[in-house]
Amino acid sequence: MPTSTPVATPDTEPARKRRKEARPQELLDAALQVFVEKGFAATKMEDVANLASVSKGTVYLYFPSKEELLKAVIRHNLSLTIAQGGDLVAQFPGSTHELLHLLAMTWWERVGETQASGIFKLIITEVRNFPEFAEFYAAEVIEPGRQLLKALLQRGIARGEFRAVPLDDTVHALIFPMLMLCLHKHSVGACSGDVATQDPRAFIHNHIDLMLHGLCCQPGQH
Amino acid sequence: MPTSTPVATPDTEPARKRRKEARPQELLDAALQVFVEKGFAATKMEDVANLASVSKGTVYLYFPSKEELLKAVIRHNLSLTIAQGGDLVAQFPGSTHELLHLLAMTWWERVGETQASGIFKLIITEVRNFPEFAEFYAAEVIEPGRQLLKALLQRGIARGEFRAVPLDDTVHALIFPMLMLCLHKHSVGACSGDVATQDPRAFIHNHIDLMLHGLCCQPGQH
Amino acid sequence: MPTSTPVATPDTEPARKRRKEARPQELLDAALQVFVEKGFAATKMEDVANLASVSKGTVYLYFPSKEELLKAVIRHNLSLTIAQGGDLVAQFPGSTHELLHLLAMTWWERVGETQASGIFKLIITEVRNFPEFAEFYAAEVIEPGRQLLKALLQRGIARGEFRAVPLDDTVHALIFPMLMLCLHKHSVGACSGDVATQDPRAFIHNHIDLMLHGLCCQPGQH
Amino acid sequence: MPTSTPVATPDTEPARKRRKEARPQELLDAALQVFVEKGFAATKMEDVANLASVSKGTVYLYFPSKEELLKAVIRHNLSLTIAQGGDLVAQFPGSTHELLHLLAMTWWERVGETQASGIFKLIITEVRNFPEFAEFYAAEVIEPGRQLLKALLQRGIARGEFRAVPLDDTVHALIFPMLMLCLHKHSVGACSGDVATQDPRAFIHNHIDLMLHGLCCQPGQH
DNA sequence: AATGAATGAGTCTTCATTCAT
DNA sequence: GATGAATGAAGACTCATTCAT
Repeated sequence: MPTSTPVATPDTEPARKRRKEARPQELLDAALQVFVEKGFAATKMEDVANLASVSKGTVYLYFPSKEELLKAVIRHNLSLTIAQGGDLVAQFPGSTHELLHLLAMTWWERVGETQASGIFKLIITEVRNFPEFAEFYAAEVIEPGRQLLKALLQRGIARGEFRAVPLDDTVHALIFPMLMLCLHKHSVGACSGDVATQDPRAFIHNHIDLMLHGLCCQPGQH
Repeated sequence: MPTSTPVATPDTEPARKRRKEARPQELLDAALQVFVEKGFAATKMEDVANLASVSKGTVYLYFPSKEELLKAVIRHNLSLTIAQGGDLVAQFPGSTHELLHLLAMTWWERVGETQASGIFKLIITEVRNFPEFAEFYAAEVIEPGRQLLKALLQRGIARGEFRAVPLDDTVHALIFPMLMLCLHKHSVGACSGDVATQDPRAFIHNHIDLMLHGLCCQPGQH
Repeated sequence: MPTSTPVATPDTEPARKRRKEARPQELLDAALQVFVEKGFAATKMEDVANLASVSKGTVYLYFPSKEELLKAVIRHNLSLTIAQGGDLVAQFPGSTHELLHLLAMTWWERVGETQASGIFKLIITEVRNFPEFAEFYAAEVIEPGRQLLKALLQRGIARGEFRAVPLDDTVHALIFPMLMLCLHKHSVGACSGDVATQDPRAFIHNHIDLMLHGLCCQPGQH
Repeated sequence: MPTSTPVATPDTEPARKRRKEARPQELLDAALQVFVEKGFAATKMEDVANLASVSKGTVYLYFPSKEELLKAVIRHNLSLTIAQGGDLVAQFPGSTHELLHLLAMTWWERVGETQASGIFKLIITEVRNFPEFAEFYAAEVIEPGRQLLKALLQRGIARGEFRAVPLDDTVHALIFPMLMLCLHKHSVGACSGDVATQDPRAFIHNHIDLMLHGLCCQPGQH
């Protein structure tokens, strides 16, 4: 039923088989949701199993332990993110101004608005208990992301669009508010009526705009 | 008060007594540290007890449960934060430009550089398991902080120093990178060699500077 | 039977069929090996299945449970042992001296040197969890074996070859070292470099020799 | 109540404390019994706890895992055995003949007739699952025991009491029947009415006697 | 007030067994 | 008959909490 088979075979492939192939994905999705909602420690394997509509034991057919399940969840969702990151940039024709807006908005759509946004909370919460992750995350996510934005800033500076700002710090100043939006969404934002912002897309647009033009009135500043 | 003062004070009251009065504070400090380091679930009451150099049972003389201990830790540290918030502003004579820099730097010194910076990680991580806090935190910390910065922005706009930017979103764009700095410090930053920034004060200065002047080359500026 | 014979035999019956008939035997062999190696509890049905190159489910087509599999393994291997026991004795022409040596060596070749030697460890280990076997084993193995050796001793005494030693205890003194050799082989001997003896056949020869002539220097002997 | 305190203090030492000191021993005794009875795998920590009249968790206050509990049980009971082994020999004045009888009987009294006799079954059963034990057991028990008996045989040979038999094999021929007696006692012997021997001490006496004098009629053998 | 031995509820994890294919 | 995905009962182990001292 999932992928429609061409024509001839009227769905003869065993349902069991199709299930087996879909299971890891189903389990990872369920796990992401429960992990993000409750945190690693408070997540019971049975919770994940139930959400994926399988029994406790079945989870262990695909992931050897709760820890490995978490790792898989993070790896799975991060790999996507990274891949998507590189896609967009590189051959953008227009102004760096436009590129920055586009990049931010795309990131928000593909990460911030999906369940993947919960990963950051997980990372914040669990890195210290999974030291191997610190390394992994630093190498696979932080560093590539940083390089991406540095390249973008350098492009702007080279083209005379941007001031010669300190690269690393500016990269963080750019990305941090967007990460906080994700964190807020899965913590305070999920509980109290408090919303960090009425309209995240508008927030991001404004953030990028501020980063580009600043608060000060243009003429005769300072 | 902890280290015994030389002679003057008629320090006849038994060390035990002084100890007893200091206990709750000592326990809260120890708990903050362990909670921040390991997360709520991974924190053993014994860890806290050991760090405070008391026995497991003693913790229960002061806090009825692990949950209450966490609540006390958060409440205790939040009160500090709140108190510190209001102090500085209101009657600042100089430019809003200067005020913003001063405010940011002061906050960093009093929060970011102290153990209190760990409280944000705790909140992010645990609000969903202690929903009562969401409300409390929103009302006691987020809202006052937001008002403070909004007032500051309005001051700048009124004085013709700032553009008429959207207030709420700009407030968040201002504060979020600084919160992320705190979170980073207690998560990724505590594990991998990765540092968000070489020099947090410089980062903050740069961040505020960016918020004020933006990335774009503005003819005649600077 | 497993490897297909060339041409002659009208081997039209499907390989499947031949397989099917060999299965129980193959499974019992695999099970004996794994049970002896790991013990009953540590043996996974999957291990047995894998060793017999079938799937987990297949084992259950032949044996209804792990317990029944163990019972079958013991029963199967015991029957062999018993049958082999009676064969040799009865009409031996020579001296009881020679007969004892011959009997011991034959037993070692047919039991000690084969997989059957592992059955003793299984019995020792598991009888208390399968009490029904105690009876079975006592009646079918211990008692016949005991009778055999008692008859042998009586033959020796009657012929004036042996002293009038206590029959039962001597029977045990004769057989116990050989059983220990089997047990050792499948326990300590299988792990550490420790070997009970460099040369089991020489050990047995020496053991029988000791049983016949003793340690003491007997003037005029040998 | 256990050790009577001298005079003055009328049992003021806290019962709790005394308990703590007695616990490991109590637990080891309980564990030995249950392990021997059911085997390692079939033993539940709760069984051990119940037999020692404590809760599940208490066992873990003293032994970090079931495996370590087994190791401790074996180590504890073996150390005694070894120590006792060395005690007896060395300065025996009489004939090697007498010494051998005495040694065998003492061993039987101190090991064979106590719960410690169950250890051998445990070892046989579990060495392959605890490879580290093979080494330990070989070094701490097998080797010292072997040396002890070799020394005894050499003494007999040197004094002209014994024939020049092969040492290693003879050592095993001496000890194996006694080990089998222990194994039998805790396996078949504990289930069926079957007894290896009516009177173990008589069996051992006979065994040693056979080892010394053999089956053959003294004069004009072969 | 302080201690730390003891408890036992709660989870992860394993694996014998089942059954749809 | 054969398969192997799925199940869920069972047991090791942890740790918040209690309470006798």
